[in-house]
Amino acid sequence: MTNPWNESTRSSRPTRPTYLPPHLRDQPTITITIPASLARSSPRRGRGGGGGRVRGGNGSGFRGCRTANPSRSYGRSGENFSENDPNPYRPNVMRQPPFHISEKFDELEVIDDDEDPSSDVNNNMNAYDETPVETSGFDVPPPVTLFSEIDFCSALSDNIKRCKYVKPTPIQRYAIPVAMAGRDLMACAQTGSGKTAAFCFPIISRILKDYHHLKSSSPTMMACPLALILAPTRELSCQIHEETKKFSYKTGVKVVVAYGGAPIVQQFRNLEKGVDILVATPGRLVDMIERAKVSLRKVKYLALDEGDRMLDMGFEPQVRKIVQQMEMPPAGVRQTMLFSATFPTEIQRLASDFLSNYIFLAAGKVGSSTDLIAQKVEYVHDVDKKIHLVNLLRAQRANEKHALTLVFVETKRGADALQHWLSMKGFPSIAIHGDKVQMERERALRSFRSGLTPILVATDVAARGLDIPHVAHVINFDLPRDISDYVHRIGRTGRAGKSGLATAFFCDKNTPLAKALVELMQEANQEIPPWLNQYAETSYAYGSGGMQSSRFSGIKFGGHDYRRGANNESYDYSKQLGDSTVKESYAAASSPFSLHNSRADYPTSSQADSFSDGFYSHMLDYRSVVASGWD
DNA sequence: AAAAAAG
Repeated sequence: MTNPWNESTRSSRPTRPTYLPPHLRDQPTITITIPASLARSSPRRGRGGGGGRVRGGNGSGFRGCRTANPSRSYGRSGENFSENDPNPYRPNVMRQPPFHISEKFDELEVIDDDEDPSSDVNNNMNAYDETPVETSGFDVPPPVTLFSEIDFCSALSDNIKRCKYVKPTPIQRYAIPVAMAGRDLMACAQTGSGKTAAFCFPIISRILKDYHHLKSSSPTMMACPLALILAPTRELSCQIHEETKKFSYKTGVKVVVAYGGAPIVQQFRNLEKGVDILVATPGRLVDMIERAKVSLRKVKYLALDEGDRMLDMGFEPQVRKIVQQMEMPPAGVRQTMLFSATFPTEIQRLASDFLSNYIFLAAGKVGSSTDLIAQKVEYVHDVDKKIHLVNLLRAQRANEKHALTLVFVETKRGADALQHWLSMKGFPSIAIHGDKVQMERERALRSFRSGLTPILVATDVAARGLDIPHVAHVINFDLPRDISDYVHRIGRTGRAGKSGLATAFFCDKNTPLAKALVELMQEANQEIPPWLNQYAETSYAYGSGGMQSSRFSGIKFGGHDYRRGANNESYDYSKQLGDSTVKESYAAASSPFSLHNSRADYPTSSQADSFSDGFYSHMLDYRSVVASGWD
């Protein structure tokens, strides 16, 4: 079989990882980059080799830590931190990155359908098999088991195979049929479980089927995309762009990205060549619309990645402007899809402004924490954090030589300071935050991905969505105020069936977070240090009148359809359907809410009342919990 | 209270 990806690039294969500046990315060349997570380390088709995203566990070493004595160090053998490091980092020595970022099409091939189902790929993805999925809404299309059950066009199917998507993850199994049916969707699924593909495949497929004859992608001065994908950070929009481009390879569907910090002229040039799917961050998009370079009047599909983030305080006005005041067709005319690992109740309520008769999906037991991530919390005084971190990294270096470690801090200044300290102490590290120029941000990410600097010190700019293979350890040097942020941060590890480790440094000022943290860890079957339980109890009183308890303390942080409330005053289900008779039918036996693949320990919809008392409520459609007296 | 997102 001939493989165009293979042939076309063979001669131009570079010898080292190459950065492709934005202005070159949409050239019809062969040097399009694709995320390393989807590239194979060997150009040969095979069952054993390769470093694809669905490939086998790096985590055997860390898995042991989950049951290890928490007071001990991270060494598999439990040795204590060694002061004399045999392999100190010397900045002047040329270092070889351990991870070759081979992002070339010629390393991808179409795999045959006879792929051994018992290969390591599938075994790891089976970690998701028992994931419970909650659906609510009317006439939910049935889920599929295989990609082949969905009527994608052959070019898209080929791309899916090339990307080694062997079998849909739970969120893909449910969300793709919903999206293909043209329904609005709010989807809540664990980090790293394939949300991007879940909205990308249907968008590409439906553009091909319904709109491609319109030739809307022919060159124009005013770009009129058919689909708009919004993301909260520049790097995430880049990543989505790369993925989407890969999925639409050879389909004729054109994908363009627009984000701040990069020359706008180059992005205009890309737009002028035609665009079907526009991936953007809000600020740059508004700018382009105001300059009349982009019009949203033809948008048929709107996807908000990290949907809860896009609608929280910082972003909501901008996003509302884009969706409601810039010629975008109204809800019900366009199709709207929101995806995230977390959906706080208040945000769900806001989001219903953008949705029409939508279906709510929740895949996975908690907001994120797949059991694949081992979570540890250590009590560390503020002043001791730096030395504690160095000790931790030292122990880790002895065992996990090439493990990537992502360290989250609270502030931009703090990120620079800590990165500097780590470099002084002999740990190759780099920092990323919003005060750096875009080039530096992208350079930092690349350097981290490749393993050249295996420690990345980051603010929340890197908390969401970024898919970085080989991140074995996430350290919350400073814990976030918001439990959702914690969920997203630790979700940078343990992706696509792999396991990972998350360590948090807890100090007194994190008391307001304690309760939510304990509940989250309990749900993920993690060992809770007794002292943390003490803090959790004080944090009840702590936030009793405050924001933390009402908004983030565990019980409301999203994962259930808020429409579920039987007497939900603030949500009129019938109004949304435009049919006053619907409310009766909703109250009647034919409930639009159901639960699939349920396990014994997972609540059914009839147990909705108990949600208000426990952690399961963060899995609730907010339409149900409002009525439970939480306000 | 901080971070992100336009320049």
